Amino acid sequence: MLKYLLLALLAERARHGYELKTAFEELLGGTWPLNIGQIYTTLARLEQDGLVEVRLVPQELLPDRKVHALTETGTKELERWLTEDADVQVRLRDDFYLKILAQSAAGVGDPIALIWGQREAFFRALADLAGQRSSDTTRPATALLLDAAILRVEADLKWLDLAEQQLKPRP
Amino acid sequence: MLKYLLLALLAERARHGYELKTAFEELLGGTWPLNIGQIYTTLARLEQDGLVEVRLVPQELLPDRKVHALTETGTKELERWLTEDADVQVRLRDDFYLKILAQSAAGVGDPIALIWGQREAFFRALADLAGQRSSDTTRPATALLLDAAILRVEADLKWLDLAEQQLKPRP
DNA sequence: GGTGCCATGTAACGCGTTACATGATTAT
DNA sequence: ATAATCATGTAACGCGTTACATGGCACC
Repeated sequence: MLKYLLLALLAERARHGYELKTAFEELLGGTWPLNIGQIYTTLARLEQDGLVEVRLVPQELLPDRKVHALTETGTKELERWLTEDADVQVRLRDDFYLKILAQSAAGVGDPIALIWGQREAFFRALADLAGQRSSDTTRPATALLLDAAILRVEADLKWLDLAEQQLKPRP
Repeated sequence: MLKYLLLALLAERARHGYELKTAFEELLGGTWPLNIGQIYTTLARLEQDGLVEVRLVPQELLPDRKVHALTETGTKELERWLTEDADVQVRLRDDFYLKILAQSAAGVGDPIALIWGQREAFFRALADLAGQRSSDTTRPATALLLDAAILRVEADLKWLDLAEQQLKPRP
């Protein structure tokens, strides 16, 4: 997954690891907190697989930059992935879904408390997302991604209402 | 993640591996396709960590059943997880979000084609989910989970409309 | 003098995925 | 016959997470 995003960023232009990190964060709008280490390990794998080439660019005083660029096979692999149909599987592995489920299975805990905590957290998340979305430094693709995030959180909020209704003990 | 669901199922009652598998699938309503092997490895870890105890139940002809039950620490750990606030992080690591994003970064591929393929797939998924949801063998908690899945797919469909609007070349 | 940014990585771990292996019973 | 179900696992891989390590520069 990450691998393809890196390839896409390298398709834009050749970059070194650290540059990829900033570009990645900007593109993803912070929805994917990423440790820099992973970029280097992923790049190493990509180089090993021949999808990426490295050119050393010496610098004064600072360590050499390793500038990565797509190879021909790398370009093809990216293109293949981009045009291939995405596989649709609805994965609901979020903590709170599973907790509600687990509570009902185990017969332990208070779902209503969980729901309220979650609702609050979602509203905060929504505010954050909206703020970031309206910033004029976010690029269009990122704004679109943030829209997706907002729609999802709204759907999750709707679900919380439903869950509360269903799980509330009735008189 | 899986670990806690297994604990929850074991809180309901003690079970052996294979039984956990069927219970898991029933509870998750098929939204989490799971290889049986992973259950055994996870159980082994849980046993090693002292959250679960194993009792051997000999059978005639068939291999012995290893019936797993929660230990006291296991019960406590489950309870801790269940009452703890779920961490809210909106993760959008679905293939199609990332593909749209990657296409825009790389300047390669046709987003509109991607969107149409995706929309079709989502409608199919929606029909599947609705069918399963209305089956009378699904238990209430599972039905609730399926509702979540449906709301999510609907949100994703909304997003596809938005994305199409945004990405369509304008005259 | 300390914090943060630039720039590079390594190591260990968790955990999901895929594939393979075994062997008996029951249903078609 | 053979496919599915019951019941157990092992092995290898991918890849995300966390933490640790190094070292100079610029800014307050």
